[in-house]
Amino acid sequence: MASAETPRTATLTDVARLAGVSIATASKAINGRAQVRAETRTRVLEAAEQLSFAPNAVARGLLQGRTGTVGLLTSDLEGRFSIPVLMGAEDAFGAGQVSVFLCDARGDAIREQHHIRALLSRRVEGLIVVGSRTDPRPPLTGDLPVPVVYAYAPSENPADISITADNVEAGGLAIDHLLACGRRRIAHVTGDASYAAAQDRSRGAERAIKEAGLELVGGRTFFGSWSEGWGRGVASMILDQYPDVDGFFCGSDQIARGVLDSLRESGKDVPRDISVIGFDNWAVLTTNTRPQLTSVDMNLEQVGRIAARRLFEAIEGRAASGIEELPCRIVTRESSVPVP
Amino acid sequence: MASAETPRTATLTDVARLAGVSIATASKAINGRAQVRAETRTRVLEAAEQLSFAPNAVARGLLQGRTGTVGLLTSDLEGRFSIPVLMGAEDAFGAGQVSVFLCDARGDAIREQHHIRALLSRRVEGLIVVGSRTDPRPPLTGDLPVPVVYAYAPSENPADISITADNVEAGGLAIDHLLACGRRRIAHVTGDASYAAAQDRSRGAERAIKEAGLELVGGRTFFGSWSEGWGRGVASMILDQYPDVDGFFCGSDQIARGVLDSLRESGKDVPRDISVIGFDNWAVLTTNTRPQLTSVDMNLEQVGRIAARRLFEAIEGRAASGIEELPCRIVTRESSVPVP
DNA sequence: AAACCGTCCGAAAAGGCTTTCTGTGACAGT
DNA sequence: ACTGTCACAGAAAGCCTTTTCGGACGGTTT
Repeated sequence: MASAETPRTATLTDVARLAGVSIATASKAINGRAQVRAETRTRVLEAAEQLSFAPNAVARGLLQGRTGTVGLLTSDLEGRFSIPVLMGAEDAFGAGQVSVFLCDARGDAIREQHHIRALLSRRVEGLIVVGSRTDPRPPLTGDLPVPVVYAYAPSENPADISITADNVEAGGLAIDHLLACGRRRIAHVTGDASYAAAQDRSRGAERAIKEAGLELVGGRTFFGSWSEGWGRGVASMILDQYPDVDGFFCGSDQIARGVLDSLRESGKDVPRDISVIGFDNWAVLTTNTRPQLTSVDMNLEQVGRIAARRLFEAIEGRAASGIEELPCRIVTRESSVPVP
Repeated sequence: MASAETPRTATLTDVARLAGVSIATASKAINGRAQVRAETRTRVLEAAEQLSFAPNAVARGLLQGRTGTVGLLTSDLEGRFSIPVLMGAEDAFGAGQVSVFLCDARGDAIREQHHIRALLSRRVEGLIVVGSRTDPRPPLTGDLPVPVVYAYAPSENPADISITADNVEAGGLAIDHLLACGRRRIAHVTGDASYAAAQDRSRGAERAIKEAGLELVGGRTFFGSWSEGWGRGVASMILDQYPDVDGFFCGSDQIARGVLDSLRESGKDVPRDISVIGFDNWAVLTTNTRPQLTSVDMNLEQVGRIAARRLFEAIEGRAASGIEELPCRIVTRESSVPVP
């Protein structure tokens, strides 16, 4: 404890003194400004190295009015959708000189307000708001002095910048994939009808099947809950009522897992008799089912990265507003391999 | 675009001018200092409100030398272990006036170094390093000017502050639970033997079973991989070789799910014939198995919260170093209900 | 009337850095 | 010898806030 006096972090003044120059020169030397003789520059850099000098970003931020920080506001950290988005954003920022303040509002508007106030007082240069559902959310209140980008959950205000996954198109992709596998009697089983994600995917599926001159088994989408149990139950019911079903498009991997279990127990062979495709491409589910599960991936990291990029552009004044819907992709596994 | 001139965020000077006082008085009024007349104070506060003034935390930080920020360094954001820890920490900080910089090093030491440098230049007051495995990790290099707390993955240096879950004790808890369910022929099936978590839990399990005057089925722990497939395979093997097995302690919920599937297919009744307990208490797995899965919960959010608290203490100079192992708890579900 | 007190307010410094502007000395050109 | 140019270094202002210290002012006490 009683070691030397506090090793206070070195300041530019210390470096300048050690190098025998003024702080102005030291600053210029360190930041690669032109008006410094090479010999002087190396002397300064050596001094900085010796003192393990790290420029005080706080002071610099104060001076330049640019802090190089942004706020990442999530409503549920545990949500498996917000994490990849957050990763993508962190990734995009991490490369540059931007640091990210993480705030979890826990789905509470008061808390969110509190965090925003704190972030603004820290002079973040922008905000990314990450939601956990694709349902549009109310925009942040009060006109903020910094740009805001909404990721995954778009803003209700179409004038805001929002980045999300194209669930309608994804529904079509899934159906097209099953059609490509030679399936004609396809059922669509999904989760809670109150979710925009469920509605959008259903809409896309309906459109795609109609374009193929077919219709969904049962003539409709089976809405239920996002659980394995629902998948099991509805699958056995459908198998019972429509024995000629040969394809399942499931609104989530959890549902798909339930469907797969049910099919196995009914003696159906996937993918020989029936093809199954899930949604979310959640590794713990897709790679542990028998057979492994084909699934739609929403490219959420990409959503995060694009959101970060759009935020940059907005900070620099090149703002393009509106909802941007990014394409999803299908990750093919055994559950939908075409069997001759 | 061509709206009014930039609505530059108001500064204290603006507030003071609007209220007709000096900036010193304005500052005192806003911060609740004593030497301001009540009438003056309200005048200032009204001005601040009108301009929606938010004190510049950057300037304040520069002046006071305390930024009110900490760095949260994680090695894998997607890891399901680091997220809850991170949540707990964010939670503990969020309550106060501390903001959190999130950095993901992607398991790369160079990147980690880069982030640390950036964080230090932003003058964070402390760091929490969150790992994704319980194996001790090399401590951060270079003696940092701020305190560091390691969460989940402890530091190799016992002089550092580390918070993690007590996996040895947890192994004992799991065995004790199965014993309490009346089981005597218990098998321990776990993941990769190179993981400290696997070794620790195994050690605790061996000790507990020995204290009960029994031994594990097969006389040893079955190490393998953290997958359902391994669980399925090893379970059927054990059932074959040791038909009297009546309890499974699984090193992860994934393994447990495989074990459960295998037992069902072998016609065994869980929990009547055999009790099963998993590890991690991962909702997607525990609540979707048939029957639902009893599991050990590592209280990771608590780990995060304690880590945050310890960091605070260290920042304030009250540092208690060493590895702190927090207790786990058992969450009982149907898979281990004692059946008379 | 002088000394004193309490209350309230403002001037100014400080914190670390960047940037602009000014200054200095060396050198070439006239 | 004088002016102009160039390369380099330093002084100082400014960013926004907090805090200390002193000043102004009205009123009370000796």
